[in-house]
Amino acid sequence: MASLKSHNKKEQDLSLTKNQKIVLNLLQNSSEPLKAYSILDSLKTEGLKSPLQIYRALDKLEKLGKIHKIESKNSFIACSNSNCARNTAFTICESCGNVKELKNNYLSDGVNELIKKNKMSITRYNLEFYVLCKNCKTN
Amino acid sequence: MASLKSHNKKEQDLSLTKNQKIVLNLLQNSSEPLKAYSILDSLKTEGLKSPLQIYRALDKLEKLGKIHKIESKNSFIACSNSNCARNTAFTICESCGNVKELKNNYLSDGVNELIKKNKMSITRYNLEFYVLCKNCKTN
DNA sequence: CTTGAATTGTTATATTATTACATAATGTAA
DNA sequence: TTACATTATGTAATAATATAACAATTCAAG
Ligand SMILES: [Zn+2]
Ligand SMILES: [Zn+2]
Ligand SMILES: [Zn+2]
Ligand SMILES: [Zn+2]
Repeated sequence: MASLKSHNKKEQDLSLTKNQKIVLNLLQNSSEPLKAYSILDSLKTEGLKSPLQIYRALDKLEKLGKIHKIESKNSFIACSNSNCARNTAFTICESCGNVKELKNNYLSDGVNELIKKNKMSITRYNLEFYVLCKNCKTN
Repeated sequence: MASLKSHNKKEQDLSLTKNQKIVLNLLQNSSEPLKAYSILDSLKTEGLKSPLQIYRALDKLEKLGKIHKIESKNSFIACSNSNCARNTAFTICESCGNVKELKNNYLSDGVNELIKKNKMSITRYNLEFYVLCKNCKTN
């Protein structure tokens, strides 16, 4: 009989543990990046009560590419692409902190060219573009 | 008489305060990014003995564009360009952590194109390219 | 000189993240 | 199945990173 290992997106989600699912779910329903201790606060009711439970889930989810860490904000955001392959690009509003992940397929051609021209042999990249979002522009 | 404000590089350096000069000097002579508390340790002998003295100097130097923070490493590195105008790009070795700042004039054309294509109106950018450095490749 | 902005020194505290160790659940192969 | 390795959990303690608050000082602009 074939292996029971998961192969598609759905099954991969199912293979997440309880804690990982809870954390991922929270991030997917958040409109903004969340900090580890704010996640902890939100999930006290779900039985998660120590920082380590959060950090462990975050680590795993990040390795799976389901979430990304916004380093300059010590915050985490659910991946909004189907697959980033560890290559990420974000816009970050300098005024309100609003973060959006860029569609990597829009970028990849340009980035590849950039890499070629600079003769780099890279394993992955993370691009952070700082902006003034629409809201902050008008105000 | 004209303002006594500093206008060229040299005078700008001279306008740094004692603490700022000490911290900048340490970073400029370091072959790798340094963490705030490691800077503090190194500078105990110079009379800097509280974290705030370090963080304040780092903040100021960063605003002046003389150093940059590598967010994913909570570390600071002296700027190796003459002027980044807050636009930065680095290669970071995934194995040993070695960090190098890219010459931004090599990049800017490509980046500008990238930004145009994605119809972004940005205020600045920070690009992190992860690599395996020469040392780590051969070992 | 006087004013206001920037810098400093110091102590305390907040925020973010990991170590250490014991236990339980899960997957794999003989 | 048993045995073994791998992965995940729970919990407490602690490390590492960064900021708040407040008083005192320096220094240039007017
Ligand atoms: Zn993504
Ligand atoms: Zn905004
Ligand atoms: Zn620079
Ligand atoms: Zn290396």
